[in-house]
Amino acid sequence: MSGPTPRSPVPRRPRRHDPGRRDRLIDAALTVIAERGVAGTTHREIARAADVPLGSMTYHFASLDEVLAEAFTRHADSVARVFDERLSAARDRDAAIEAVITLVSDDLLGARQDLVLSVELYVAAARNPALRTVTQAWMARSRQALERHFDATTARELDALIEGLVLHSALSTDPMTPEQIRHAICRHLR
Amino acid sequence: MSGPTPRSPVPRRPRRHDPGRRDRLIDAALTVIAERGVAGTTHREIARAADVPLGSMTYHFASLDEVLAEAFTRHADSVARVFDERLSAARDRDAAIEAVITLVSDDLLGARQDLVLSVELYVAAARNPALRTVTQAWMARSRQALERHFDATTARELDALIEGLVLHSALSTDPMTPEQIRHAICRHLR
DNA sequence: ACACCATACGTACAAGCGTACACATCTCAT
DNA sequence: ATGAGATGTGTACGCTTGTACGTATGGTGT
Repeated sequence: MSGPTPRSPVPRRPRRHDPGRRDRLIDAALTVIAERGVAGTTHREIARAADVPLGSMTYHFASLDEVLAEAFTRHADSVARVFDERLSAARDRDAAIEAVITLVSDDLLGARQDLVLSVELYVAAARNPALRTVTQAWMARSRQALERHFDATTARELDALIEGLVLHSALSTDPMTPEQIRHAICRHLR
Repeated sequence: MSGPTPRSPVPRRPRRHDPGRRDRLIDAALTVIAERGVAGTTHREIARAADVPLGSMTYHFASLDEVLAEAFTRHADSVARVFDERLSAARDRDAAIEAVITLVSDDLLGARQDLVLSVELYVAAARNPALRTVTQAWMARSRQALERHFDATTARELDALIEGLVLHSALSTDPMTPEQIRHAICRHLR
């Protein structure tokens, strides 16, 4: 019997009021970037990941570039914050060295998603001026954190070494072990 | 009558027989990747850069992925060859160190295009298995070249350091000077 | 209670994409 | 010289994309 349909036959999207949706969209964007790369990141893909309609994207963001910029800013901030915390907690140079080793071994190499995000940001920044600003602010901040314990030259070299170790490990078939990371860093600072 | 048109009224593309076109297309692809990034690399863009009709792309390559793979293979080969040459010419460890410094300062940081291409390859490889093979072969080859003069551990660390220095310099507002490069490398090998 | 308006939604559209394919033209073994 | 096969060309098609926009809805100040 074609009785009265007590529930709508096609389950219409129920949620209307959704404060903080913009934030969720930025998070969803980061997920999509990590999974599909910047090239595979589209309005539709982000909307799907956040389970919101397509129209919601154009309401909250003026363009796709704006989404990317906000997403990468959030990513850079969160990585930089960990950097700051770990290093400002170190009381002396030796503790700082340990902090750096932990940082690379656990925080950077451990979080596969963050790692991919960083490399994606690097190349996106090469083409997009807005993102280059984000990258440079991030680099400046991490270098500054290192300069709490090391002189400027050492800080810069260490920053580059870390970058190389992380990237190298990320793409290699056999990632470097924590012991190898420790060896490389201690050798440079010795 | 519509008299005999001695020359085609619209200046048709004149060149037909063009051996080696495939090679030129791969070179054009590298140019486009360097200028617009992998994301901005399309059949049409490559064809335009090489000044050939669109149809030529599908004749010479089965897919766009095939073009990318061939292009990156060529790029990796040419960089690796320079690596090999420079290092095999070095007679002792000191000469090898000088070779590495020259390599980074001049060959890698000097050629802005190659540098961008390398980073593009890194992220493309993160997503495309065929390209990951290319990257890994390249890394293995450069590490092997370093192992002519340094032990395995040092070679790997040096490889990572180089990667970091290059990437860091590429994205920074103030690129590292040759003296700074020399300092960083010598410090690690000291 | 009620009107306002920020927010949410669905859909449409032009542009650009990869690819396919029929047809034109050239080279070369015979 | 000539036919066959390799190579080159132009165009069309189906699809996805970013973005725009008219309409619906519900929280909030009054």
